[in-house]
Amino acid sequence: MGQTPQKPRTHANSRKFDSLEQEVFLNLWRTYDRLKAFEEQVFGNAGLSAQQYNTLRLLKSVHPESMPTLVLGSRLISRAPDMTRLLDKLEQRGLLSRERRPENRRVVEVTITSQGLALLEELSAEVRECHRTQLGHLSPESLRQLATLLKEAREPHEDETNLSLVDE
Amino acid sequence: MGQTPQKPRTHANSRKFDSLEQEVFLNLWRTYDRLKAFEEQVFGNAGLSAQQYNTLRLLKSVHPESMPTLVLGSRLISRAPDMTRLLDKLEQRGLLSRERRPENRRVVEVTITSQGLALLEELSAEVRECHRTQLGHLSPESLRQLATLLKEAREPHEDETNLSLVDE
DNA sequence: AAAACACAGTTGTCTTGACGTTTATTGTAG
DNA sequence: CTACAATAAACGTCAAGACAACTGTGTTTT
Repeated sequence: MGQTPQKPRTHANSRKFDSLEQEVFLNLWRTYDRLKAFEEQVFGNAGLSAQQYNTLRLLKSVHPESMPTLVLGSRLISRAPDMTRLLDKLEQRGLLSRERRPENRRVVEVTITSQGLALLEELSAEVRECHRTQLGHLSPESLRQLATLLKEAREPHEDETNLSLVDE
Repeated sequence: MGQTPQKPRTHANSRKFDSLEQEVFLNLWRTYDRLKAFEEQVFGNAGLSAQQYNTLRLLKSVHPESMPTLVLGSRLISRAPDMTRLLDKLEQRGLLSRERRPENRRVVEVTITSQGLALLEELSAEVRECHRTQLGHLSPESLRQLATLLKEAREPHEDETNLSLVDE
């Protein structure tokens, strides 16, 4: 494999990274890891994972309509190969309900319950505060720029069926 | 259980996000998740996790010196509360060696072996290619900007003992 | 209508991550 | 010197994530 001639690596351009792309990815990973910790604390108090919270958030966005399990899974922020068991737990707590569609019994429709909505409502202030703690120190301009760059970064790898984070 | 009337969602201003900060965080999460998939494929072929790879990468950076287990854990990109078992697996494969420091037998010093170095060497082209696939479509200017913004985003939450991603 | 195929979820299993609790070792106070 | 506290690592346990195989349901083919 031919090594594309990189810019001569000056010493200022630290020896820690093999490439600029690697530096960006590791920064992405690190930043995600740091910021995630705040969310985990908020959701942990309510006995939810971030993934569970976002499931509820998504269901709320279509309420009072329902959503098939697979669609739900594909629209989540992070991949979720384990929708069934995630939904099991939320259903056991009465936060959502599942029902097989009569005319096509393969499909399980998921709906958020009033208890689920109430939990989201209960958490909303704390969640907002959490996001402010995470990123409130950046200016709105920086935030918009960051959001834009992040979208551009993943754009070629985005599955076109997922539109949950696309601007309208 | 009466349906509590929700705020009338103006369709024009269809708010998917509760705040700009939330939008940025969800974009960060999503982008990380998408890009991570590429790394996982590369490392999966070699039977490594991303965390294991970065452990080896860090050990290489201090080679031929060694590093205590706790220091190693604190310098990893992502938090690693389970260093012992992670190192167990790498040691079993002969990629690193551990030895208790004689004058303080509580401390376990970890050193990368020649086999570990060889594995990194073997993977290096593939890893570089992986990062290019992830982010190669962005201009160097965008990449630098992104790296800078990511650093700013986590800066207030960075534990000052960890300097592994700080520019020199 | 039976067989073959595609689809939507579900279940099994293994690996990681998270988090608290021990064990071994060293340092320090009485 | 013994008792006590600290430190570094290891271990137990349980919940999540990753993958693969399986079940039940609907559609298409012949």
